[in-house]
Amino acid sequence: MSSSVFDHIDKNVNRSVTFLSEELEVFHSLIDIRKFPKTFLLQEGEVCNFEGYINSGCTRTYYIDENGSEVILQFGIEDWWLGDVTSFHDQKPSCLFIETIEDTELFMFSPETKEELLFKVPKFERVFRLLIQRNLAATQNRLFHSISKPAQERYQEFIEKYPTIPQRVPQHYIASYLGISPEFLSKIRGKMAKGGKG
Amino acid sequence: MSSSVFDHIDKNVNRSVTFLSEELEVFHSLIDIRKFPKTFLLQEGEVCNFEGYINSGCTRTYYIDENGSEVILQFGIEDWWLGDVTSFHDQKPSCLFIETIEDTELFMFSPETKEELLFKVPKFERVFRLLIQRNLAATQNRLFHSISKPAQERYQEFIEKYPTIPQRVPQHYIASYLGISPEFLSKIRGKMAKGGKG
DNA sequence: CTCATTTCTTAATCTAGTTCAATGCACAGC
DNA sequence: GCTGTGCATTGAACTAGATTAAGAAATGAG
Repeated sequence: MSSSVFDHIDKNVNRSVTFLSEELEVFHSLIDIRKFPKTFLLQEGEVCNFEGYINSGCTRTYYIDENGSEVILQFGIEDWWLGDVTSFHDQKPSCLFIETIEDTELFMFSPETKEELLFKVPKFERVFRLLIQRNLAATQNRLFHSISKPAQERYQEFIEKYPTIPQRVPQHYIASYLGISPEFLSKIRGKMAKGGKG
Repeated sequence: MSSSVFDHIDKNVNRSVTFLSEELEVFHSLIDIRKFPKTFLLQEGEVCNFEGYINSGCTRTYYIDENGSEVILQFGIEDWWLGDVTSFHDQKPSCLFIETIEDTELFMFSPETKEELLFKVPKFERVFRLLIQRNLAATQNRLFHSISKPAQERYQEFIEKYPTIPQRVPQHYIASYLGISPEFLSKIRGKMAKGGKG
């Protein structure tokens, strides 16, 4: 069992389904490894032609609302999956931007290589279904919280859940993710720092 | 091609994948048709042991937050799918309530019958994946809007998108769905009625 | 080092939305 | 026919959070 570039992604997919080593070999053979500097991986209007696993780096996914301001949908860090599921599968133009915030290494699938993978190793159907399912559960959760909880609680939950992200992205990105103004987030932080977290 | 109770659900699943009539027969044979009066289909703490297609009727799915107030996650009407995907698949206790608001007829699958369906007609993998995908897209959309749009716009979009629901459920359910207080929704409606919709 | 750009903070003013309380309304039970 | 109960409306007082504008602090390029 020597270590390989695929160790992390193997562990990731093995969480839900157990694969034979020859199945993993097919998997590896179809992966397109690519490194990106700070750049756009997807822009509004383009069709998303990849689903990718973040092996290292950091990304943000956002869209621009009718007032022209950015709304951040999600961050991506190591061991997360990335892409616009809908655009990818329906091959329709996306309304999202996906941008790398750091140098980022991705393990990418195109619609074709994904199809090939599912054909050759149908067990991956389950992996991808579970990915979407977890994504759905997380999104629902965030929706409930954004409807029913005040900004300070949402911020506290955010830093508990993703403790590494605040050190890696500008604070106003987090404000956007939480759906509040950067000024207000700053106030919340000030209050928390003074009040000993309360 | 005589008409059957399954006409609507057949059309629903045929949207994304085309099935042979013998495949649909397997599908039909595994469906559990059940009628419910006003009742709970799922309560917090229970494991969700069904995924169901609403053939007729109306439901609401909600959870109760730490202040003890209900937050409505979604409504269900004819031709929609229902269930707690996460609880169903992981067989873990749900934190949701699912309640019928009207007499409701469901076409239900248990984990076992769903498994059997997927085994006998693997094409249904795709159907269910697309269902989750659409659910995810809708939830994401709602999240963006709830973050970036004022309540009045959200309400207007709601009645455009689901014109039949306001006639079927009490108004304060809609307020809860939109994440606002019932009083404020009432004010919005008052304003819209006066201002000729603006 | 210096200048420019972006990020963060602080404070004043303003607004969308909440909470509380009172009132009206409809429909069910008897 | 009343009478209770849940639902919608309305208004007054309040608050979370937005907006604007300014200054401080950090980052980065030449």
